[in-house]
Amino acid sequence: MAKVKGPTPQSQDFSQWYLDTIQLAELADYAPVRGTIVVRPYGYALWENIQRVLDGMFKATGHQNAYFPLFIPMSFLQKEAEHVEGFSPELAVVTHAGGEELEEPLAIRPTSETIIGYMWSKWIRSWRDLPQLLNQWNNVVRWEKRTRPFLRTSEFLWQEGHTAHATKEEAEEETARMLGVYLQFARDYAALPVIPGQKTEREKFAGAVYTTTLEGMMKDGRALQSATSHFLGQNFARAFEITFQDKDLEEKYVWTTSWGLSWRIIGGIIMTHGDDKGLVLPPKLAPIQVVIVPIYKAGSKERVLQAAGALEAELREKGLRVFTDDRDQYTPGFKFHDWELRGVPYRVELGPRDVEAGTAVIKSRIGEKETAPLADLKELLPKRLEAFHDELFARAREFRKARTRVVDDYQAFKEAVAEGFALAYHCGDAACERAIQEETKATARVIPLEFPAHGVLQDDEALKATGEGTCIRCGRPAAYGRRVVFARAY
RNA sequence: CGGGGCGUAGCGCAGUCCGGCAGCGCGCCUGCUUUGGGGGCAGGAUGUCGCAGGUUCAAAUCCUGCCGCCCCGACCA
Repeated sequence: MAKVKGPTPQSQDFSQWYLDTIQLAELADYAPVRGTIVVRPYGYALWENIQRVLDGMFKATGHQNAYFPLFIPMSFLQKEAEHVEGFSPELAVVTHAGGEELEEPLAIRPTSETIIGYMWSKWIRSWRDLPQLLNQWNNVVRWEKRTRPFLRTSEFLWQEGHTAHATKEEAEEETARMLGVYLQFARDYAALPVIPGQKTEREKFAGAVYTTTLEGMMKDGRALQSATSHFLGQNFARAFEITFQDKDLEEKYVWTTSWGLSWRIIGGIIMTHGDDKGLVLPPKLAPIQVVIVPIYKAGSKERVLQAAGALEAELREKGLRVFTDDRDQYTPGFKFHDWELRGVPYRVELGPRDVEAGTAVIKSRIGEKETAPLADLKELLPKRLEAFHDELFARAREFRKARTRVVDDYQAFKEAVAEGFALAYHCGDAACERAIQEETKATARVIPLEFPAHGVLQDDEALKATGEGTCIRCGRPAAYGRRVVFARAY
């Protein structure tokens, strides 16, 4: 009897479970520089699938990809007051290059609003040059004090969209539209039931007029910001003199937006769906959707492998991502555990008895085994993967609902944020928000909002409710006209 | 950046108190045998004991300094 190998149980130490799972599933490994990680092939394949889906959605909404440089003159970052205050503490700066000290230090981009603003000020002359609808897939660097793989790393991969518009209305519409794109991605591809809405003043992006966000609940009840879309107003336009001559002959500042989603979403997928056996990957993003495990003895190896090969070809023809695990040095039992750890949604077991009978055993990562005719699998498995996705989403949403409490007194609030989300009225005062954080470790995560025109809807009635009340902590009249989601956050 | 803990084979650890042959489990390699839920037997390889200096006949072990990692806290658009 071999010792059981696998991640630390979630109930014992959720944080350790997360770290173990990433290592054991070979998603990533620690790199030599503090806070940096190597994304290993299996993890990168997951990221590539995320990129592929999102990139298609960006293009479908009229955006084009471009690439702006990694190095940004320090002076650029200082042009927008809130921006510099927000990002200075975590900047990495190049002071020497080519063996000499640089005249002006170069910041390694923490985000690209400034350099894109600078370029736009050169490119934009007329209303005919608008809108600018750009996106870039790149890396950014933020020197965080405390890091965690995927969730907060010194360097991370993401995409950052940047748009410039002639009118405020158009820019605000873009902000909502892209939040809608992220919500669709989260719901329909990552199976993440996230709460769309707006950040409070205290939590918004440094330099934004307002920030919209998607907040998810992890299996330990903590919140994870999964994507953001910012309305930047004319803040960066003024800082970088981005103006255009409008149809009415007036010279005007443009209105800009930015929006981003990082590989942090991988952390969200891990902590939303994973269990004590390891990863559970949503089928639409999983690098491998179906793994075929051939089972054979000396005399049956050839027959079984041939049947496995034929099945793999059939499933590939249906567009499924399939892998046949014919590694000779491992037993079937080992392979079962191995692919469960790696979160593959469906497994097909194919042994001599099955080949003989023209059947196979299929097993869902989150369900029971069943026997099905081999000939049916090419129709059956795509349906099962759809159902798998739906079940992942449904159970995550149920989990979130079960751990979300509507609270009206501070004691209940404290209990709620120890376990999950608290829906509470708040006065909107930043000092009061800070006090709540000091007293409970919870922060205002999101003011739930809907933008029906862009498909941004809540998936829970409790989050749609509007109303007036008094602040959960200080008792002053509540702001926002609705309850705010508070939680401990990553 | 403050408090605590830990650095010994790829991973997890024992050995450190009380100086005296570098060990265990897993993994890895070879062969045989196995294969329907983490197989078995036999043989084998792998060490800058975090780094530097000191004490000593002798240092993983004692002393000094440094570095790194983890946890808690502060910080974290």
